[in-house]
Amino acid sequence: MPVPAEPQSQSASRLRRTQEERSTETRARLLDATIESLIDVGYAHTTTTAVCARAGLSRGAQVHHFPKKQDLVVSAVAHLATRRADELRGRAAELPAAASAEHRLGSLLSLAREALSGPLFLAALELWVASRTDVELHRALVRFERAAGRGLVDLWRDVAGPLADAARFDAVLELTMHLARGLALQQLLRRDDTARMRAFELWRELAIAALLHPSGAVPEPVSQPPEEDS
Amino acid sequence: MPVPAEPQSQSASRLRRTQEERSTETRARLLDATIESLIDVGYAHTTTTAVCARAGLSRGAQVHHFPKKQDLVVSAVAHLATRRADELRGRAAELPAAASAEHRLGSLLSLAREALSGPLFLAALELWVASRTDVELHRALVRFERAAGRGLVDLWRDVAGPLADAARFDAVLELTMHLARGLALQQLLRRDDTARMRAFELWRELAIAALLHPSGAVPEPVSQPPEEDS
DNA sequence: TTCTTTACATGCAGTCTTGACTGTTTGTTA
DNA sequence: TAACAAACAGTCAAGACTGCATGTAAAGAA
Repeated sequence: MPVPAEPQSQSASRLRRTQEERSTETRARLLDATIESLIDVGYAHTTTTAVCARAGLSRGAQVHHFPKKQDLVVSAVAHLATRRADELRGRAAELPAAASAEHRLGSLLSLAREALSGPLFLAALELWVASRTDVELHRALVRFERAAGRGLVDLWRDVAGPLADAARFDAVLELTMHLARGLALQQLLRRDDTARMRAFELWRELAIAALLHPSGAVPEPVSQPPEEDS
Repeated sequence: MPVPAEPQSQSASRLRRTQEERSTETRARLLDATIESLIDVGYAHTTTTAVCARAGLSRGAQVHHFPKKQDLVVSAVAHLATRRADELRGRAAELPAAASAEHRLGSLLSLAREALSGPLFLAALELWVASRTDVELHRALVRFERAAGRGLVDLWRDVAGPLADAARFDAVLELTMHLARGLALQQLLRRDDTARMRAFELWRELAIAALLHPSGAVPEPVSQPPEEDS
């Protein structure tokens, strides 16, 4: 039998890890490398070979855990959702206990904006665009993005506390998220942030005014006849 | 004399086209096919072979006019900018002469939103994302996108007429464009437009209020101390 | 220990895409 | 009509990426 030596009981067994430990760590390294690759070179240039090299593993390890490239990418979607949620929670925890309602709302708005910027947004953007021509990836993204959206709303309501009872609170938050995505998208072409930050400051003014002084100028809360299709 | 028929003045032969005519038509077909391909299958799956097939031409024709794939794509950027501008001007021309300032502003806001939606936006989005890892493409995009942005602002001011004198007019327009991009981006994951349209209706209310009744609640026009980095 | 399973490594074949090369048709000029 | 240039067509080789198949080490069970 070609079984030369049994190294069953490793004397200097500091390297000894359980299978599950090895497995989870390898998977995490592969998924992190995948996201990193998405950020660095984009979805199109994210090859399994390059991901393995980035993770410091062989292609065999990748094939073992994620037989098809799809498996790797779809799993990376879930991983990415987790990391984005973690980052968001971390930032939310750092929020200072602001004094005025205005200030607190402003911080919350900025929080929503930050949650949709940064490298992790770029990774998600790559996946969104790629999912346009990949139904399986699209399915995975919709599933996790929906959960992430709900998480963001819940977290926001949590931090907002009684402020969340303001009329049109949800609607303003939704607008803020859409706006944040648009701002982040513009980042692709213009790295300079100053103009965008100024624009967002204006939005903070308008949004806070709309939330705290709803008697401003708009009588109807939400519904109205959509007389024009546009 | 050995000059039988001077093709200089083409009498009836419609098949007989000058070199320039053939050339420009072929180039246009290739560029249109490229954009169509960007919309249909995305940048990653846009191969020169597929573009040729789509245009009903051979690979030789493509190679002749655009030796490298980069040449084809970069030229498509300019072509796309032209087509987007044309579409925008067309829609602007259809705008009815609205009675009230509110209504007119609302139409203009919707116009800005529409200008950043639709298939041509998808093509541009594919290029933006791709340009993240392609400096030459990025350069071309920045050049044309800047021109397109200015064109959009000018057109909007044109249509707006005296309304353009309102305080924060430009800032609100800029916010609207950012928001429109964010809305269009969300389209990738959720096809259903109703929620987004409702959100945009709210924005129209807020924006019109901010433009026509600037005494709402915000004292400062633009500048203010950026006490928080966010 | 012995056996089995899981984790990982390496090499290879098939497919796809690009860029280059050669050949043919159409238009222009002399 | 002849000569030339531009437009267009078809083929091919090199490189890259994926998926698979085979081989080895580590961990757990009997």
